[in-house]
Amino acid sequence: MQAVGCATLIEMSASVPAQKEKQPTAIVWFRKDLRLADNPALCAAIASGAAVLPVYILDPEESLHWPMGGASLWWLHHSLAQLQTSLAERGLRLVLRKGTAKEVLFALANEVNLQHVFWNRQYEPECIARDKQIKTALQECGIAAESFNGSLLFEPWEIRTGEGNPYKVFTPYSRACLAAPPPEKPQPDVKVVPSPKGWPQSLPLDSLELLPKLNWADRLQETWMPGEIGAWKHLRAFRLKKLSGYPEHRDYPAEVSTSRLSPHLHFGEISARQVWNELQGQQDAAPYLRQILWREFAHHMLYYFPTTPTDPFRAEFRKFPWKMDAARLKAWTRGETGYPLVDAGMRELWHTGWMHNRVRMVVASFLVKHLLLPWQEGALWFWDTLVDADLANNTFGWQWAAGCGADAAPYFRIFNPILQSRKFDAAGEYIRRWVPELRALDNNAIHAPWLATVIALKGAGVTLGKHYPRPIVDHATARAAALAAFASLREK
DNA sequence: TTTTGAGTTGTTCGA
DNA sequence: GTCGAACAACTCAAA
Repeated sequence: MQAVGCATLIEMSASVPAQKEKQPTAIVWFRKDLRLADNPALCAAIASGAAVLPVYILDPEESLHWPMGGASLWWLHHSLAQLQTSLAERGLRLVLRKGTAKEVLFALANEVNLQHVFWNRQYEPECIARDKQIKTALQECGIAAESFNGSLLFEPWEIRTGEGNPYKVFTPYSRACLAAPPPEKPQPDVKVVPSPKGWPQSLPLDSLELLPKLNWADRLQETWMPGEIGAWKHLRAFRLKKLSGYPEHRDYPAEVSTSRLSPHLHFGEISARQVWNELQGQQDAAPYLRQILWREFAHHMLYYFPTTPTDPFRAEFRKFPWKMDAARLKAWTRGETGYPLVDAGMRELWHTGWMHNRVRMVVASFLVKHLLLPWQEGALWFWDTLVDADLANNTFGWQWAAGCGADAAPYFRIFNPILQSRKFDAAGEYIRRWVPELRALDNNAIHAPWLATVIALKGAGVTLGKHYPRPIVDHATARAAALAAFASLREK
């Protein structure tokens, strides 16, 4: 690795006498905040009076343990393209670079008269460590480095129990949020930004190679519109059409009744503050805003318990008798478990990079409790395939499903995939959409085709084991085994 | 320090 | 078909 730091910088500066006369410049280091409105780092850069240099760095070391999955990379490509367009409308460019963030920032410091670097914080443990190091290194070189809260309503350390400890239970956490001074109002879109006279070199977006080599992303393209504009379209449509019916409709995966803002929030194309501000005070907004607080809580947990992406929050779960089985895991990932609702969910995920929340719970419960596969395997698959893959949310969700997290599901809460299917997809609409080989089965048979009569199956053109798999586990047997496995934790 | 009430999302069984 | 209880015990948060 090339050594960079003050010595190099000073040396370079000395060899470039013109450096001092160059225009003072402030870098806005874009990360998970790919928007122009309500972007505190950008606002700070403008307020600094220096020329504003927007930079995005594709940093292979940003998350060595959690490199972005294919779906996230696809999203990132399009979100960056959108950001480039929005910046161009304001006479700005987005300088794209590849490399470790520290090296890139110091390289830029040699190309411009760098006075400030501004960014919005991330809360993944690896990012925190990296950013801290960079901040110190920059400051040692006399470059002002400042970070801001761009993605949360409340910083993880702002919400504490009466004792000053982090919360471990959601309900008191959410109460504390609602009792705290309300989040600041979002800042308006920026229209006029002082731009540099000259621009440092930028890599072309395509050269970052974020798009998949094989063209599997058509379905993503049809489903999503990455970027700030798409985010606001979703939010406005949700507010106008879905918000008031949200509590009654949110559990039905065939409907478009949830906000689908998760990937936009993850990439910071819209901020939680903006969502909060837009919906607060609306009729019946509370149940949805509560979901935003779950996101806050997941970040709170990740911040205070940084090993939870890989280790169970409840230590006793280290000895849980998981049964690793590659064939079963593969069946689950491909949506070939023989349980139509589970398979529909897994296929929705594969095709669109997203899965309805209700179904996420069902497939997660199925992986962990019916198949007894380690929750980390499920988390990894989600990480690779979700466009909203987010370390805090993903970790929290899987620990919850596995029962090893804070405030987790009790051990006996084992979703019955057939019952959930009958309850939340009674008309089989969701299943027919994603498991078309079962399309012709009637509304009763479609939830559990192995229980259908021979005649019904024949009439629908379905041969089990040929067109659609038989269930890979029997529900009652698997449930009993899961209860026994959980009981074994208590015995020792 | 001790006590108390509560804790996202469910299922099954028996009356 | 509907309804309530049982399914564990523990930890958390606050009084």
